[in-house]
Amino acid sequence: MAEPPRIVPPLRRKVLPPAPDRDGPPLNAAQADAASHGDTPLLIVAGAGSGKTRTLIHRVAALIRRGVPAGRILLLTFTRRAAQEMLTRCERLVGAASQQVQGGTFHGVAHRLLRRFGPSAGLPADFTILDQGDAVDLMGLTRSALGYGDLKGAPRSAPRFPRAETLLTVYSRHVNTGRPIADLLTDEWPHFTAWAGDVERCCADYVRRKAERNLLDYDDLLLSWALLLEQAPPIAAQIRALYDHVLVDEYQDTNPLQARILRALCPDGRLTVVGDDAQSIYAFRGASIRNILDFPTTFPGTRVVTLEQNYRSTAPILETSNAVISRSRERYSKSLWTERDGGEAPWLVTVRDERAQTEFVVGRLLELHEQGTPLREMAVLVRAGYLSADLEIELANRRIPYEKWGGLKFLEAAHIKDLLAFLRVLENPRDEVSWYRLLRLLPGVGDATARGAIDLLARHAWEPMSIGAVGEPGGLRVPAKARPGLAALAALLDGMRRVERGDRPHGPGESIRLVRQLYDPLLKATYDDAPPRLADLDQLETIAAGYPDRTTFLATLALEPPANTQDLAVGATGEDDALIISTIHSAKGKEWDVVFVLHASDGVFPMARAANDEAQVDEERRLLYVALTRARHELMVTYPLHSYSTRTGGDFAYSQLSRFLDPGVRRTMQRVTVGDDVPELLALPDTTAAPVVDLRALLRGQFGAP
DNA sequence: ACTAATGTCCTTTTT
DNA sequence: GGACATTAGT
Repeated sequence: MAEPPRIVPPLRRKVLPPAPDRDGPPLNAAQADAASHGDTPLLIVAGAGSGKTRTLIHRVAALIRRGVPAGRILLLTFTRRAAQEMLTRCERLVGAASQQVQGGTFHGVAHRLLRRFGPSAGLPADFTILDQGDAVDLMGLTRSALGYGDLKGAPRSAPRFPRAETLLTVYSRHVNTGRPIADLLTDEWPHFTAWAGDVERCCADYVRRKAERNLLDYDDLLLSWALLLEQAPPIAAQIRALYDHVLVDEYQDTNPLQARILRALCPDGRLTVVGDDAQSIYAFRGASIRNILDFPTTFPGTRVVTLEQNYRSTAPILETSNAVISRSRERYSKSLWTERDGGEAPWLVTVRDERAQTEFVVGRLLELHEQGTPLREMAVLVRAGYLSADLEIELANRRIPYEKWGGLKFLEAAHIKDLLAFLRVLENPRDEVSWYRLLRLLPGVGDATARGAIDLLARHAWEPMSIGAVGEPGGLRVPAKARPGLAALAALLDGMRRVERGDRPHGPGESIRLVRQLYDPLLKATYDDAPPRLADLDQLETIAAGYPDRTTFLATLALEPPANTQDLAVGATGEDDALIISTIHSAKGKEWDVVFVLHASDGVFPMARAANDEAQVDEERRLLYVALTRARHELMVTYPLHSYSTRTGGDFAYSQLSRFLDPGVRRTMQRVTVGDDVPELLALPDTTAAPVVDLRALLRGQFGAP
């Protein structure tokens, strides 16, 4: 309990232990071909475990050997984890020179470019970045300001206007794919089509608010990059001149907007992309397989290289994976093969319920650990972050260290967001989202007073003291209870701004310490579990102190948030050897000796909401494929017969085995049962075999309807 | 008029 | 458990 705060340094490149394939065997013919390719567009279609990242990095090395300066090579990926992995491995292979290789996520690179070129394109230098949650909050302000909140008089059963989160999803999809709002609604949210005009109105207002308040959301980073390239010729020329070669990993996860950026960035085609259509799992973010399929058309003269040999998994694991993905409707034709013989068939483990699943995983991993597999070489993969909750509790109880990837972030906790709102208002006084958040913290201040205060601020050049002047002519009319809070907030922020204009401004750590004098008492009053939250704030203060200035601190937090703290290992020595628990999305591109895949039931694979749409079901199938192909030697898929449903207040319900594990797939696996009361329930229904009769059709036709 | 408390429905994945 | 709507309370 009384652990010292864990220190997360400002995010730089992480130092990892040497990889097992440090130099590795020589590249195979196709890999070498790709690595040594010249200056024309190159598309590498690479299956799971076929060494695509390794090939990409060898290509970087080859370019450097050919005399391309490392600093003029740009490596791009879609996710932070992939970016870090790539840059780390690059460093390991090419040594110090690669330290200058440029790279990161599309969003991260866009941000760097905007800080540099934004001011000459009319973008104020003190903009702040909205993360997902902030953007939803802002959309919420729009939603109620336009009167879509309380539609009074509407019957309870009447369809409701889309929630703020949905509105933002629609808007984001529009930006990332370029498709009109109305079309998106028709295709994916048909129950909202009647409101197309209103949804567009919300999006327009949201865009206007961002501009007025000096705020950029994630999509704006990409969009601005594209616009600079397309519509600001002098700046575009400068940006293009920065890079000789651009290489993109996980290309199947990029969306049309990102493709647009690449087109404008590499008009001469010195571009390499690597991807695997079978691992495309980001359609929900607008990613499109078309990006890969159309690449040779977009970039005439493209050379296509296919990598089919798998170096990662044993033959049985590959056989199961191939069986799963072969049911896909649409894909690049390629089949993975391996020279690695031997190995056990993957386990399909039937357990009674989630508790039994946890017991099995813990028991098995301890067994393997004793046989010599380090914890770090084992991973537990889940469809969604919350699905590992039960396991995490047990691991904590048993003092087994683990590290969790994906799922809820440290930064998404309310108390962290509250604290950061103070800093953001200091950074960007027009930040309406943060103002609203701060004001609502104060006792006696609700929606109306907060909005009134923001109006007042807008009329007084965003001077904090203007909200302290309550009751005076032109001031704010507020409930008496709210006055002390408003005055205190105004005084604090005003004081801090004065100091900032002086010669010795506060560092980020110091700022947090000052802000907490006001915030800590509020926190203690609102939460009954204050101590762990206060500990989080301690840690945030420590992290902040490691940054040179507030601008860097806030931007880094928005784009590269540190791992969460509360869920980190509780083990005595921690860190060095820890089991990995990860969402499948965050596990992409990684591999482990031993992999557990949990909750292989329908409703999870595929997720219940995706089960009615064929395209979404396909994506869910690819997701399972990605999970299975992470394993090198041992793969265990668990399936709980009962699932615990919190929906109905804690009832148990029977669940079905995932439809993706059909009889053909199951033949490639070995069935394992745990516990004694399971066997008689083992007769899994064969849901894929053709039914003897179609009962539903018979029922439908009982009145002789056509 | 406004805030605070209560009730109801839906609950993914990442930047 | 969180977002949102509704009701109770000042």
